[in-house]
Amino acid sequence: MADRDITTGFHRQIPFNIGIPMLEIKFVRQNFPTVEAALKARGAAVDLVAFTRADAQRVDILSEIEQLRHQRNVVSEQIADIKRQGGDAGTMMAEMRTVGERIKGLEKDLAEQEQILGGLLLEMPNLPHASVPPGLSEEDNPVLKTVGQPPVFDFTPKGHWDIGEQLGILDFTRAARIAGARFPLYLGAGARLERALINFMLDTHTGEHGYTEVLPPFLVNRRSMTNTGQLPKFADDLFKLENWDYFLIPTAEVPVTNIHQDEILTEAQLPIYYTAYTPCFRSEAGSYGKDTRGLIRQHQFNKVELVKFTRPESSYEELERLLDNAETILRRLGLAYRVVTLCSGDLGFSAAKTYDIEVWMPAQGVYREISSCSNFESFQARRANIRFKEKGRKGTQLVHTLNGSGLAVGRTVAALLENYQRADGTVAVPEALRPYMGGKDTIGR
RNA sequence: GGAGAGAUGGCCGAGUCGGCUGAAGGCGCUCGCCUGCUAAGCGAGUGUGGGGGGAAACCUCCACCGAGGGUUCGAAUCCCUCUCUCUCCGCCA
Repeated sequence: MADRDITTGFHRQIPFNIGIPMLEIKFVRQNFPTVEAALKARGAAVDLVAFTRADAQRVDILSEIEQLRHQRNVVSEQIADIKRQGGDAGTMMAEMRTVGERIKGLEKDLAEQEQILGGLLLEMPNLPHASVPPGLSEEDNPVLKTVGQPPVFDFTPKGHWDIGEQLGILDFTRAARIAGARFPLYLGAGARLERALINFMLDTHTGEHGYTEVLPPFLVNRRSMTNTGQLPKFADDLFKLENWDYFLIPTAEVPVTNIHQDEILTEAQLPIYYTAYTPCFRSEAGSYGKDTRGLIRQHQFNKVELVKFTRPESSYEELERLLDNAETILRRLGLAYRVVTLCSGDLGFSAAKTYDIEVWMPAQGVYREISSCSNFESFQARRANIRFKEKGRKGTQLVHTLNGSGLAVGRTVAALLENYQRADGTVAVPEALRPYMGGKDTIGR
């Protein structure tokens, strides 16, 4: 396979520079009060004093370096002239030698300040959009709308884990033997159902919603994880390969958003819509004892993701549309759901605004998250360096990135099993899915 | 795994013994001209980031020729390390 350094046991450490997030520095410097207030609203502790100090020092050092470099450039030119005419430039060369050393020293100082700044900036969460409701936790997320009627049963509805195991289409015991807790094993009609849903979702998004299907790598490097915001702060939530600087993707958002890393798009290309099916891998660190049964919280699950790259002015409009694209799947499957707006305190690190779609789960009698649709505005684009150029306008602008699950497939299976269960233990297949299930209208024994 | 070749601007492609090369030339693109349409033709312009000046057009400085480091007064050009790409052989889904 790949190169391997036996001495360190280290496979291909992929070097990368996240670069000096200049835009980020400028943005924070210029919007200091806003940033300060927004971070407080989020409950994020960021050392803005250290930021200001490092920023000021950086600017000082940089201007001195540039001055010296200019001097060196000019004098070097003169030396060239003198030498061409056969003269002696010994003194000038000696002089420039010390200038060169001084520059080298300053460059070291500069790198130090930039390291400090970079570290702080990478740990700074996105600022919530003005429309985000204030709040501290999940409890404070307002319900935006409720769609569909939860089904009424004339028997006590069972949990999807019981239904699935009784039908022989889910087997958590064997999955645990193969891998461990929180891994799924689908069998027969269960495996078929999972695949049917993936195809149904992809077909709907590509055929009706204008998305381009992509199938990205399931392992990504550190830079990609950093760009979308999983790193550096949330390394504990990720699975990382031993001896390789690769991570298993926790969502297709990571590889798909990074498709255009370091690119300058043209305005004509925007908006770009991608949809991707991928498995997702999450360590679920710190969730011991939560959702231990069933498909709700797994180390590995499938998801169909929606990702958009848009112009800044239209990103919120696009968010509404993306949300509707995800909702469409639930409506077609005839599942009851509601949409909540995440409050400032519950917002993810990279998001400026997020809607969660929650599907009705009869066994527990609660709505459970099945999709999360977010606008990241320019946050990820800044880190990933994704810009676009507008005709007749100088320079470049950052795109806005958005994404949402459309939907989490494992949770959709769970919802279908519970919502369409019958007293005899069989499960009805919703109309929309039948073509993908070989015409089957029932999952039975 | 073995052997070799390469990485330059939106693309193709040149860079001499290290010195006005941010980078020839071509293509593309933009604006203007011309032609009763189209094609062709002519002229000008056309990288990114950052700093300074200016109302603006624009001017000016610094950096960037895969990445990082080194040599030097001076590096796209020399040296080292890494990454990636391509070709051939082997192996493999």
